[in-house]
Amino acid sequence: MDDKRSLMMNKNIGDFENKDEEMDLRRGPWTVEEDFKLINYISTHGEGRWNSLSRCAGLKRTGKSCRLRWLNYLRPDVRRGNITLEEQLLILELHSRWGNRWSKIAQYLPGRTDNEIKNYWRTRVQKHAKQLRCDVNSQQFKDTMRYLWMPRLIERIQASASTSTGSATTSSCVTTPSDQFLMTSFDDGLDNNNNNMDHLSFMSNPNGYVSPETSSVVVSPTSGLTEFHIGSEVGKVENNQDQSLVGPQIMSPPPQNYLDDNGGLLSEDLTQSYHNWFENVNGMIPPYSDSFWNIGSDEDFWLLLQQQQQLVNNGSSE
DNA sequence: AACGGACCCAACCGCAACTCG
DNA sequence: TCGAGTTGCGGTTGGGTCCGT
Repeated sequence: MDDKRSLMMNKNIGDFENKDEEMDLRRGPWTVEEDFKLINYISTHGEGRWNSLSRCAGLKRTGKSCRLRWLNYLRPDVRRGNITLEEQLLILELHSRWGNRWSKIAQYLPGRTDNEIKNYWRTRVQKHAKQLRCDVNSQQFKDTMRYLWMPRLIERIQASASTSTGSATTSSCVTTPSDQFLMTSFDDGLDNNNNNMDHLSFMSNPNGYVSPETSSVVVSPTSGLTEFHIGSEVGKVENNQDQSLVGPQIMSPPPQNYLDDNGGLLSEDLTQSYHNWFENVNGMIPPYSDSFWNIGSDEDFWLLLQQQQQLVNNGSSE
């Protein structure tokens, strides 16, 4: 433990930690023995009243620490492991509505803790904002989320669902409680007349420029295209040729050569191209506000940069 | 193999809200 | 109504691990 952290802890005079010295409270990582004590106590006495629980269980921890350990780690229904695509989609949609209200968002992801969701946001999403050299709260980044990464994520969900069912035309990605929430919340934009399409539609912020009544995102498993519906307008792009309907940005099938020769990151020039493209596109995007869309993975991020470079190239050659 | 930077996530903090005597 | 104790939330930190050089 470094000096700074020690200092912070020693000057901790709020709450109940001012008795740390005399009570010899432990801090830092939990031991297996401590975990057992906590689990055993809660299994027989239940949770709650964390300060007395800590004392009665023989733990030299604050009540806060016990509560945190139980809720974020030891609780039997805590889900561990990677955040699924559907969960990512849900997190980003809910964040667009509620902002950093992690506990509220966590309520819709069974087994996921607010801490985990918060960590996901800060490590994954903010990382990509940094790579784009823009603020995570900036309009530019929000629009990137909305028009580029979110549709890509939907495509990936669609693709994985198709793979898992073995059918490209009857697939559905609705398999989890999270998905059910998505569908029940956002299915107002379903196009029930088109049996060849699977649909996911999304609401946006309370200011609402994209609403269930006016918009939807449609992924066709047969064509591989992603369509965006806002009002009566439909944007669809094939081979990146149509840039006239950028209102919702349009995605194309991914190129196969988006990685460099080393399978690594693309060049600084390409990143700059993306910035240039975005400046061009920004003029055509309505001043939508705080809705966030997702990043599927680093691979997706650089894939999108490549795609946008193609858009820029196509646009400049016309 | 060694090193250093980047990343992940458990655990901490302060503060506000809530509960209860 | 008030105040002490408790709980819950969002922001932050830093140790451990991973990965590239």
